[in-house]
Amino acid sequence: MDTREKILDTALTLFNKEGTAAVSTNHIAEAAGISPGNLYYHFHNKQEIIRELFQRLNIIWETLESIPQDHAPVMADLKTVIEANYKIIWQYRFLYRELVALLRQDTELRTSFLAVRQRGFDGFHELLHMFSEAGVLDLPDDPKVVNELQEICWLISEFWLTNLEVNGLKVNEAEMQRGVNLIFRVIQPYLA
Amino acid sequence: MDTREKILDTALTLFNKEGTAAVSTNHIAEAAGISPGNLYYHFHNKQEIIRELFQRLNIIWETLESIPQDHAPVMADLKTVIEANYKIIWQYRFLYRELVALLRQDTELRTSFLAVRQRGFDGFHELLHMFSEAGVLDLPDDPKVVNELQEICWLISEFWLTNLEVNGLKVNEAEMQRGVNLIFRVIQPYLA
DNA sequence: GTCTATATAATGATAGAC
DNA sequence: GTCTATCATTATATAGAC
Repeated sequence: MDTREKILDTALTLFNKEGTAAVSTNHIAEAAGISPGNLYYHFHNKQEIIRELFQRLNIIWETLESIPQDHAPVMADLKTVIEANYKIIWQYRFLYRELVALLRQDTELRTSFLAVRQRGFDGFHELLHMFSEAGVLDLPDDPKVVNELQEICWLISEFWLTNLEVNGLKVNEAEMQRGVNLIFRVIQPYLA
Repeated sequence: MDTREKILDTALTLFNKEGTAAVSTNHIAEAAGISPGNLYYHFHNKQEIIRELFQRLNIIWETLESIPQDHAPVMADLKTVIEANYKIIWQYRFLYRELVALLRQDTELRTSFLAVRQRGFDGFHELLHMFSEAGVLDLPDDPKVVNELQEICWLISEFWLTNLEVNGLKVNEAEMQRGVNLIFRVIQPYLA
């Protein structure tokens, strides 16, 4: 495998396991089976590795955005979307656990992350309105209320896994399903 | 002021501003206007400072628990409780931003934090049922559904401020109010 | 590209004087 | 209780050989 990719994969695994603060470039190099000098040949510093992992995540989100919908939306689609979201977040969980600190360290990264995130948020907004038009959802007329519901759903999707970890619960399919249920619970009163 | 307290106050300010990883014991000592050696006279290490700050927070939560209710609950009471919650969390925001990492580092701390948190969660459950008995809320019969609603409210209260910080928004009264509104939005469909 | 060796700086932590 | 001085350790980062 490409050494650069091996470093990134190893770093991701270690960051997810122990957090960015506890993992040094030496740790990453050792776990990747290369020398510290070699790591610095491929990356200028730890921050650059983190930035690259964010970039990977951004690409995943952007890929997800562009999947075309070939049928009228049904509730099962929403479930699929939410599950996919949880899985991606779980893959890059260290980023979501440490979001405030990581975004503060790196303005460039912050800008691109928030831009992609905003597009995801807007996409979710569209999805809700597609459900509304398909007669599956009966959304309130007040756009402010719809926006609030959306913010709640977004908050759950972004922090549910962190919440599980705080509780010391093992993150598995069943717990992810509970996270899906929570989001459904939010919109359940507005089902047509 | 008591040096020990001064260290804790200074550490809290710095942790909130820059995160625990970026703040060393030397930084804390310098900002507190004392020598590094003096800091180590009062605390064995940085972890002990963090643990003590958690302990302070636990005491605040426990104090909040024991406030007696002298009248039948109305919605304004819920608002008051939620606002108080946000303010406390904001005061100790570094803990909530870094919860996963901090609880993992320290088993003892983890146990006591989760115990106090669980009591808060149970207290919220009671509060909901008091609203139900007072005829303000019309909760679903299914306890699983009630539990889900509660989990959603809890998630919002614990992560709303972090979410604001991720978005780069200034945390002020107006934004906290929006966080209160979100929780009200969750239970709004169940108002009697 | 990859390694070994090493420079530099920071951090956590202690000893001993006052 | 508080300071200064100091140390061991670790982390980041670079130089130069292969």
